[in-house]
Amino acid sequence: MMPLDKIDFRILNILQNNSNLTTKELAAKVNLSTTPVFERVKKLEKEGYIKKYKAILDPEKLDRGLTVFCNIRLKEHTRKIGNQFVKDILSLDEVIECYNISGDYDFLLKVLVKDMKDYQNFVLNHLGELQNIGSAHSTFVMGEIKNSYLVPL
Amino acid sequence: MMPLDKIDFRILNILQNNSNLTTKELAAKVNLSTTPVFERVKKLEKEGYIKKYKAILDPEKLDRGLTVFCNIRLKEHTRKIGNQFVKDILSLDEVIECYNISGDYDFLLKVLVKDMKDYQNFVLNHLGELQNIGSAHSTFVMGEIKNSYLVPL
DNA sequence: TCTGAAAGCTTGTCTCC
DNA sequence: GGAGACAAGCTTTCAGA
Repeated sequence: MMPLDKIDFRILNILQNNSNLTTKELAAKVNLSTTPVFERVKKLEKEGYIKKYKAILDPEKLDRGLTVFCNIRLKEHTRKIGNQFVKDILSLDEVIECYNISGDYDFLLKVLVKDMKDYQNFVLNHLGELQNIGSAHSTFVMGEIKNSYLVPL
Repeated sequence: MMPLDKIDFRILNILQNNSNLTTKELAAKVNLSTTPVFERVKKLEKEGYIKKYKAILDPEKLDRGLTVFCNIRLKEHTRKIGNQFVKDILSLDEVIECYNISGDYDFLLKVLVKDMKDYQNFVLNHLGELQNIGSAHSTFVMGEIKNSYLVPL
């Protein structure tokens, strides 16, 4: 696996901003012909630098206007209980991100819901149903300043 | 702007998982021919349900193995100071997300760096340079459980 | 590794259902 | 609304340098 060169980084940066370019357009941007660009992109996909191509949707238009960060502390820290929690979280679609974190809490969840009422329902009926949750602390997003999804290159 | 039907939602859900399907493949998945699918996708783009198409990169492979959530409290809450902070944050590439939040802090940043040393550098030389930061509290991500980027539909 | 050409698909449009 | 057919243009491969 060869290290990436400058052109590979430029390609990655262009594609993480807009993956809907044709190979031809991409080639024009990096001043090469289509063949090498096509092959570089395939290489970047194959070697795992590019994981996926996705459409980015607008949550507000799709009735998911409220984002909440929810800190969770488990009652106990056995492997079994941790694994069960992870499994439960993976099945909750409202939880779009989940991290195991340092500090006072064990997990940080990013939750996408319609509104406060929907969040209350999520906490009572979904999160509340999970075993071994010691405590939870919610932080509400009032405004999104930036959400680039861009890996700095 | 007509409300979306079941097929529109299915298309959105397929595309937010994988946007690299051809219209033909997408059409097969929703049991229609290419024409209506092509037109539905164009409509979803035009009306803003689909904001962008992106390549999702692997941060670990690109020397951004450490994710940190950084809570920031400003010294003062005037509009001028808030606007300046927002402007500063937008120019920092390491900050891939930034939210205005409820609670003890004013902003929550998601920061992508190489390692602890790199984060120290970020805090001292980038964040530390900004005016009017009252206090900051960092939470380190030890493990990523889930990062779906999927709007629940 | 690159350029350029060529086959086979796909996109995007048009007409009919 | 949706199906099928078509031209233009794109993807992908393969010589050649």
